[in-house]
Amino acid sequence: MSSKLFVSAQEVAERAGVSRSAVSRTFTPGASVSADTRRRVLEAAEALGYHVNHLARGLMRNESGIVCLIVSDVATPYRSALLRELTLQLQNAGKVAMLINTDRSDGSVDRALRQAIRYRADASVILSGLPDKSITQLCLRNGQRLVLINRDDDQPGPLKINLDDYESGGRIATAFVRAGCRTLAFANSEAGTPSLMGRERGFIAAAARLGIEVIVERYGWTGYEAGKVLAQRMLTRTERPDAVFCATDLLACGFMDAARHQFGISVPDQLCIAGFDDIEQASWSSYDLTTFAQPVSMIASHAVEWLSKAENADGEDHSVRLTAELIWRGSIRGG
Amino acid sequence: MSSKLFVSAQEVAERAGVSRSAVSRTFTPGASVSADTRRRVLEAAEALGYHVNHLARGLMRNESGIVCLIVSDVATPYRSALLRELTLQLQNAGKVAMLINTDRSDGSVDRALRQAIRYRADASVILSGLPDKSITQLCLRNGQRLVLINRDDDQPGPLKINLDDYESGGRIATAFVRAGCRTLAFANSEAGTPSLMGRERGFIAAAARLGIEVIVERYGWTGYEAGKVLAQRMLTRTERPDAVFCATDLLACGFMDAARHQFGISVPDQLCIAGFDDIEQASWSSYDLTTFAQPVSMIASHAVEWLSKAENADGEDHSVRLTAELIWRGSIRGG
DNA sequence: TTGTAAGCGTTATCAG
DNA sequence: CTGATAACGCTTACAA
Repeated sequence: MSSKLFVSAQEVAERAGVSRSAVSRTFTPGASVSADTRRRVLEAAEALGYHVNHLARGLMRNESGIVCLIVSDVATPYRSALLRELTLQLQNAGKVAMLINTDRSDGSVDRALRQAIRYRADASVILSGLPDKSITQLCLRNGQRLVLINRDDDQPGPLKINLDDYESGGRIATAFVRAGCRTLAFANSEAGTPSLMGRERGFIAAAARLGIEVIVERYGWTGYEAGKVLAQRMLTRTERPDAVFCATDLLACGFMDAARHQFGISVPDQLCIAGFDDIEQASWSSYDLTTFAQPVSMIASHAVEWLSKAENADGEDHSVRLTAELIWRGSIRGG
Repeated sequence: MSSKLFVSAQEVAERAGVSRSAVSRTFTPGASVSADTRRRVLEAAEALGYHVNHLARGLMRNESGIVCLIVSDVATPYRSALLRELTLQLQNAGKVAMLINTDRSDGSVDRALRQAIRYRADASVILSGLPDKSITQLCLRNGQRLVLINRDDDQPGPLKINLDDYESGGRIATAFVRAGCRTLAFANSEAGTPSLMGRERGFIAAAARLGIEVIVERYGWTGYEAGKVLAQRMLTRTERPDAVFCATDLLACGFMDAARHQFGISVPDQLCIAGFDDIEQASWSSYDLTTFAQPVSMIASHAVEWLSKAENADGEDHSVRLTAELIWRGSIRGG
């Protein structure tokens, strides 16, 4: 491995018979180099297999081109879809994504942000958890941009991208009632994140306005298995719900499977179900789930665009609110 | 953003009343610093919010700590599961993952590797596509390690991790026959990757040994929708198969959904189905799919362990062959 | 347009 | 154990 190290601008310069600055300029967009030197440099670089060292460049420019994505549950359909969109759009913007997985162990978001600082990331995008205030301040103070996706936080400085979770909850409640449902339920996990709780509160509030009290149950981690358990709990009640809004599609899939296969309930005839996220499986014909689509592509583009802006007026509050689109499928009667 | 830049070792040194080398040593595991200086340095660092600049460190040490993960179809269940495992294990090994998405546009694996070189990544792990020979050589020549997962390649140098796809195909063929199936089919995509083709060939060969000719169909991209189309094609044949091995679980889910919902076929009574990957959905009760589990965790640990080794004997051929575990579920009769 | 030289924040070497 | 000093590979005034 020691053998031959990476090719440096120096070597390229020598082979091309120019100064090292000429080489540097050749690879700096918008620098002044004569067509002739440029050609010779590129030739030499190609021959030698030279590639600009972004570590060194970042050191000088004080801008690494790195953006940290801080994520947990990467293997989850919604998260991986967002991740896909973010990496793609970052790359198109000439940046590169550093992925930090915060699964297991607590306080790991803080650790992740420390890592981001060490690599002098230009920015960090937080998809999971919430960092400590002090470390957030540290990032901002060092000129690192911060984007929070679907995490509620009152600190000024970071860009906050959120959905209209509360309103969505309301829309689905009215949809249920319009479909003739009378006993509404909300199935949630115990995660208690602002997005999940927003959906819950919006749903309950809208139902209340229609004079209906909602059965609420919360259990475990926000996944398929929890959905099954929630179904077992809710469908064995004496007053069985005829409509359930699950806080996420994964919960909804689990709920629906349990309802059908363990209770022999027919969806949507006996039970209407809705979810949130519009993960790929929601469109699979076994589920055909009515759900809210998170505008992943818009989320990503808002984030990337903001990160690419030259200046961000300090102290201002940056916050974007996007609306989730209701996707009508067959899990609610009479759609 | 210009305001106050990042804190440097210099500033920490001044505040602690020591030399900058002392600071450096404090943050270098296994360097000799007195307990007293160490304490003073750490105090100053904490107060100032100092974090070692890994860009600069990488420059000096000629070792960035960065490992590039080159992936397409990140949002796919199997890929995201592998990604999750890789990032987690890399982090445990003190490395950090740089994610490069090679969706859309061809030759993008080469571009990704160039990016890896620019950031002086210590290694690249390739999960999708196959790089050009010349660029592979460039990486290796520069001391960058390379890991190829499930891609067949004869170039010496990279670590190659593969599964026993061919044998798995054989195992499932015998399982089908043992379950009483007589008309076997193989549903594949048009991707034509070595893994997919290996499963196909192994399945066909084993069936041939049992005196059975396999119906083979290939269509589209390796996903759910292709599975549906394949089902439409195969289940409208005059001689309808009573067992189908799908090259991946996504294909299998699509196939099964089409079989049940469009053709009213009962699985496994009228049709046995098997898949490959053991994605999470395979265990969902709507599918309950018999499949082969990719040992993602072992794949990741092999990769990370090899990357962490100090020396790799040059020129030797490094290749690991893992076996996929057959997970028996309800989509094959009499399991 | 070009080259020279200074400096980015580290770590490694080498006296003390 | 500690502190100077020299790299590392690059960019960027500044001068030519």
